[in-house]
Amino acid sequence: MPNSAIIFSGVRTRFAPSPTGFMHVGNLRTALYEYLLAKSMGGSFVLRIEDTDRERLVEGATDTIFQTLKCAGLIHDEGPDIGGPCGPYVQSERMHLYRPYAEQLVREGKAYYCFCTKERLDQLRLSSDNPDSAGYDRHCRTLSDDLVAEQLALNMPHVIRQKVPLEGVTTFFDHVYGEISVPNKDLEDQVLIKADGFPTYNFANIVDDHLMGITHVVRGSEYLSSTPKYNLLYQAFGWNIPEYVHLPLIQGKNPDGTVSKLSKRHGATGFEDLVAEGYLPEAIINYIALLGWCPKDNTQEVFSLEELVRAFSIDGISKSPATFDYDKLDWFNSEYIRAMDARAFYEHAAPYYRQLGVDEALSATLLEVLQPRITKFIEIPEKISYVKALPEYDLSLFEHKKSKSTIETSISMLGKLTDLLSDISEWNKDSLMSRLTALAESEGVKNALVMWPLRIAVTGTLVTPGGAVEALLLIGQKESLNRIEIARARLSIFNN
RNA sequence: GGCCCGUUGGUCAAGAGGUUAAGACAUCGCCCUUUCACGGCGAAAACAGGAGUUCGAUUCUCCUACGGGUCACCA
Repeated sequence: MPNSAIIFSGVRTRFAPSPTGFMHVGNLRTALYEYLLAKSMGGSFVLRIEDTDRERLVEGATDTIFQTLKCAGLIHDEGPDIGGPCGPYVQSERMHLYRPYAEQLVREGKAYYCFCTKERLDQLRLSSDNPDSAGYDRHCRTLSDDLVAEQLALNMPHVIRQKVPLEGVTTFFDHVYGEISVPNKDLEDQVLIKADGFPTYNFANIVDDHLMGITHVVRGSEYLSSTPKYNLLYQAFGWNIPEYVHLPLIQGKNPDGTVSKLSKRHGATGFEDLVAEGYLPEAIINYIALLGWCPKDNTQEVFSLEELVRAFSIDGISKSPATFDYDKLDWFNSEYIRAMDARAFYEHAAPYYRQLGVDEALSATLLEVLQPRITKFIEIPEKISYVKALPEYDLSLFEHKKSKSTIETSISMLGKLTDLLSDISEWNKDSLMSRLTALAESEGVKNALVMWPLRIAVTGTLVTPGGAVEALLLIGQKESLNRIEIARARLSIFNN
């Protein structure tokens, strides 16, 4: 018999993903809460890979799990890559452990061998009154010992099933949902060991949680309905039942206004996809932390991971499902961007404008103009594309009600600006600003009447980050004058 | 369909028998202003419905409706 569980002190949580693809934000949030729960109570966070489904294995998926956790800052204390006292931490490497436990249950009459074929089971489902609700009919539950021995001796393919009590009620306590009771007659004799010899998730899960000393099982609420079966298993072994913390689902908003479980059609739902779309890992973590959990002092919204650890408590977790809101994520992302110091912002932003071929010397202006205005860094190229090339634009852009700018005033102002700007020797913010405001003053008009046509002529863009002065700075004197000439030439059709 | 869970503004949510039912995002308006954004101020917007219990229910109980989850040799 394998060793029994090592005795640990303190809280131990585990993140147990299966390597079947990318990291869904729902899974990430589960990992986050497991991390927060453990760390907030000075405990350990364990990573375990559940790869018992050989058919759904995806190459590289385990690396994605490692990278995502690292990138999100959820550092585990034990896991496949760093080891620990309960290794190995990959279920396929613990294969030898599970069957003896299952056989122990068989010997004790709490589980049994089942030789039913896939075909029989399919047939069972089809012939049932209600194909959707048919469970296993417990055909092999009462096979004689002799018959079982005979089948086994013949090497007949088989599984091991849990023998669920036919009567009674199983009750468990969940820290989020409270006490939940289910009649045992509604529980199926689930498979523990599959025909390929691998344990099912249902079985490996409880064996490993026990052996690894997991004190708090945190998982999505979709496991709520199978929890009674797990408890029956713990009881069958005489093991302690862990604390349960089931999490509300994360839903997505459908185009028709309804909601359903968050999936690809709602937009990016993988951590990597969100990062690729321009969301900062810290912002994603901050946002999903608040999806289904609320701090005691709920005046604060922006939390670092350390702050989350300090603020976290189980009773702040809500029962009702939350809808993923990209607008709110956007807001968090901009908050994180605005809070960056100059160096960090530069490091994130520079690659985007360099890729546009914009001169490094313009960084100062660019940074100042961009930081308060972007929600994601990937927006940078489209926001400043006018710097590299004057876009085609409609002359109607020169008309702007709020600035009182019209075609006529534009023609007039641009004429004056040509002279004024050719004349400037120091092409910097202060001198440009003072010369332009001086012009407005001498003309007896508002600054906007000068700035509007200038900005349009120089950028050809209705909305730009920063104003006319910044645009002039970014484009340079020569090209600015060139663009003003282009505008004047085009506007000349309105003369006469 | 059986079983389980849920339901406070468009979204995230606080509130746990007596409150003008917080706050944030989004929306709209105003201010600031060189367009936009930032910032400031403000507006609109909610206890799913019905029975109880109670002097009083958003808060407790039950029912209904709606939403979700689950019923695999997937996790």
